[in-house]
Order: sequence, then C-alpha cells, then structure tokens
Amino acid sequence: MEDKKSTVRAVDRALDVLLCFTQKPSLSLTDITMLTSLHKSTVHRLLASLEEKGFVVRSAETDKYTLGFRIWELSTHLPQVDDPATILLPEMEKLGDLLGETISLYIRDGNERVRIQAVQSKQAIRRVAPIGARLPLYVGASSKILVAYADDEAQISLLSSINFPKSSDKEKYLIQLKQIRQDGYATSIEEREQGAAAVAVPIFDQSEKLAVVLSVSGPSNRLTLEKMQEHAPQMMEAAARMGKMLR
Amino acid sequence: MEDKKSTVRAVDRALDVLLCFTQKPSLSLTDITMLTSLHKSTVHRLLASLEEKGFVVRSAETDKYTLGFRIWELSTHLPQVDDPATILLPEMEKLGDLLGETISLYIRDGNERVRIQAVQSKQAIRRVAPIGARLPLYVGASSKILVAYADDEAQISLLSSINFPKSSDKEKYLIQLKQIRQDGYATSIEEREQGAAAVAVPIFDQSEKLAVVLSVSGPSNRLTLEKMQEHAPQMMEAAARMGKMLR
DNA sequence: CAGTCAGTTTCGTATAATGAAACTAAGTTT
DNA sequence: AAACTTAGTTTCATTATACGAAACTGACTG
Repeated sequence: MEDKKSTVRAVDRALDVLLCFTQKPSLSLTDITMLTSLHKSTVHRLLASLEEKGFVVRSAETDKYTLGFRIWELSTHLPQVDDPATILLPEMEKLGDLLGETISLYIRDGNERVRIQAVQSKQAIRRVAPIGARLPLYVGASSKILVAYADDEAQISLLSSINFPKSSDKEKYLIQLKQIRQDGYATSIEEREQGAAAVAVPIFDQSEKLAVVLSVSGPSNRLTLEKMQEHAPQMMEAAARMGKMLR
Repeated sequence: MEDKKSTVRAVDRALDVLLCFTQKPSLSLTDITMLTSLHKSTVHRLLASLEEKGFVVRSAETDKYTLGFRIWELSTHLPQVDDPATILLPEMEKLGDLLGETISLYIRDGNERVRIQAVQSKQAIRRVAPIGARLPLYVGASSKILVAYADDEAQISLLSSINFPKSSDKEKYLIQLKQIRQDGYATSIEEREQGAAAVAVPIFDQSEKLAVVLSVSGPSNRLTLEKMQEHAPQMMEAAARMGKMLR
C-alpha cells in the first residue's frame, strides 16, 4: 500500500464523522456508525472528543448529535475570499502538478470568454495561457462548456450570435452541446489552435449555477484522446471539490 | 489524574489546531506549534490530515495555512435554530447537572423580565421556575443584570420606571449596578422571594450586545454566599460559551 | 417479563501515534 | 561563497494509545 501523505488515522476518522452531518443535520451514534462503517465504540470515543470541544452537541432528550457552535465560530474566521481566481488557485496548482499540463479558469463576458486564472505547465513544450486573454465563444472545449451550461436565455442569445456557415452546422453543434451535458465535460483537439488540445469541465457554485470553467490544455501530441479521457474524471472530481469553495 | 470522558488524544489535538485559527486567520506550521505547544512533527501530521479533508488549505506560495472550504460546507449544515431558548437548552442542562440547581434564562420585555427557558433542579427541595413567568425588573439577580447591561437609553427609561422609596435608594442602586458591571455577575439573597437566592450573568451575542440573562437559583440555605461565589465563575464561563452559539 | 435495540464501559492487544533527530531547502550573515 | 539560521519534511524506534470484541446497562416493545 502507498500512503500519499502521512496522516493521523484517528483524526481522519473524526473528520469523516463531522462530514456525515452534511448528509443529515441530526444523527444518532448508530447512524454515524453506519455512515462511516466504524465500530460503535470508536465512534462513541470520537464523538466524545468532538463534543467536549463543541464541534458537535448532543441533544439531551433525543441523544442525537448535531453540529456544534464551534463550527459556527470557525466559519466566522474563514478568510473572506471573494473571487474564484484567488480562492481556486491552490487547487489549480495541485491539479497542474498532477496532470503536468497547463490549467486555466474561464468566465464568460458577453460573447467572449476571459481567462481569469492559469497555472502554467512546467514542461518544456507547453501551452502558454496568459491571464486576461479574451477568446471567442464558438470553439474550444471551455467555450463549449460555457455555452452548454449557460442559463436558457443566455444560451439563446449566444447561439444567435454565432455565425454558422451552414444551418446543418448549428444542428451538429446543438447535438454536441447535449452530449457535453450528458458527459459532464468537453474536449477539443486542434479546434481553435493548431497543435493544441483541451479538456474542460464546469464548476458550479453552492447554488448549482455555473460559476466558472476549468480546463487543462496542452500540445495535442501529448494530450492525446486517450489521455484526455483519462483526465476527464480527474477534472470533474477536482471541479466538484472546487465548487464547494465558492460561496 | 481523572479523565472526565474517554476521548481520543490525537483528535483533541487536531481540534485544538483548528481552534488556533480563531486567533489569527493565517498560520504557519511553527505558529501552530507554538500556540498548541505540540511538537512540530506532530502538528505537521495533524495538518496533513486536516488538509487532505479540506479543513485547512495551505497557500502554495507562503506555505501558510488557513481554514478550508470544509468549514464553510459544514457551517451551511448547522441546524438553523434562531431562538436562544432552544439553542441554549442543552448547555443549560449540562450546567444544571453541574451545579445541581435550577437554571433559568430571562429576557427583558418592557419593564418586566420574562423567563423564556428553564431546567429544573432534580433535588427534592428546589426553586421551581415556570417558563413564561413575568417578573418585576427591580429586584432579583437577573433583573439587576438586565438593567446593568441595558443600553443607555433603555437604562434611563427603566430607572425612571422604578419607584424608589427614598432618593438615597436610587443612589445605592446605581452603585450596585456599577459593581455588577465590574464583577460580571449579580447575586441576590431573599431579595424577591423568601428563602431564595440566585446568581445571574449576562450572555452577549456575537455583536457583544446583551442577548439574554442566565441564572442559577435555589433555596438560600443551600445556595449560600460561599456557594454563589464558587458558582459565579462557572456561570460566566458557561455564559461566554453560550454567547458564541447566538448568531 | 422476555426480547430487542441503542448507548456505554471495560480490557487485553497490536497498532499507530509519537517525538527525537536527521535531513532538505531557503534565506541571511559573514 | 562558505557558514549559519530558520522552517518544513521525513525517518525510525519505542511505547503509549487507539482499537474493537464483548460484556453491561437501561429503555422500549410485543
């Protein structure tokens, strides 16, 4: 077995116990025992620690546990970061290390997309992604995500702004968007730029609205179709995690 | 040594690490090492666990830690209780067990005080405190707290509503209020009721405003002056804790 | 009153958390 | 540029300590 980082098991378990409360606000000891598949005496002890410090409270009547005031207290001390570009940077860096390619973050601004954050690949041959760059919304994996997950009225206006050569092109494009929504990610190979490929996924905020688009991009001979399919689930997983960071 | 509850040491320590962030939003490993007086390798491992689960994040540049999105996520799952009577009940029950006397919670309503919550002592001889009871604001430990910590204009109106027999009485009363603000608690012996004594302390909400008054009361032969002085710091400690629970 | 179920406590054992110390990597001073 | 700091990371031997099986309690149920 290989442990990525040397952590403390008892603490890992205690934190898992806390996270159970994201599923249900009020839990009995046995509820938690089942959710964590730990033994009840273990859970009992972990809860004793959590309760003593006020991270959970036990209702005197029902014996059920809920999150305690310490969570509230800590949440008031959260660094108040507002913009995704700042808050998501650490995660993007991690992702960049993991995938070894350039990671970008896009938002839509009118009929363009804007790169609001990027971490560059460390490889010699790499896709350089300047922050602040404005790109068209028609082509590229990130663009397709921005269109596919735009809310209804925005989508209609975007589609009308795109100049399709043939009407059959629009048809194909719509089918592509539908597929993307099914898959949860979009890819592009040499679509916008010679020799470049990318995978893009949506990041939703707490209210399930599209907040920003995350993409990994690199030279298409390195970022092959195969590699992209490998990266897609990793991207979606990262996006889910990052979404939780947006208020 | 006697362990009150059997807890898990590693977890206790990890929670202490989290609580460090209430003092300063951004902390280095050594900062935490000093604040907790744990060894750095221990802190390092605890942070690894906390980071993996997203309870803290490490800024890639500065290497400093801040609270992570998991705290935010959990805080959104806090049971949204609004009224102090509900939210403070569990703590009042604990306090009642500890002190063995009746615990009450009061708010001011106009020129009266109202008991909005109570847990009854389990002893045979006890002070019975019906919820909803309305009592005068002049006498009793809780009343004095309500007056002493009322905001300026409310205090003036309250003082004018009290019918002091002699003007020297008002003088004395004001001195008493000043003393109470210095001590942080008020006591009363047979003041309002024959044979009854009480200690009362203010509970302040997050914005440092008087939210509610907490009192312990019982027969004056059991709740002696000595006992009351013993209970006062316990009450103030409990009140501080309870205040953090009020949004 | 037997029977189930949830929570609590005990206890022997093996594991896993610990802290000293060594190591790395920056940053500072000489 | 060598010699020191200073902060973070990793290793490792030791033992404390977290673990889970099982027994216990006590409340609720049929």
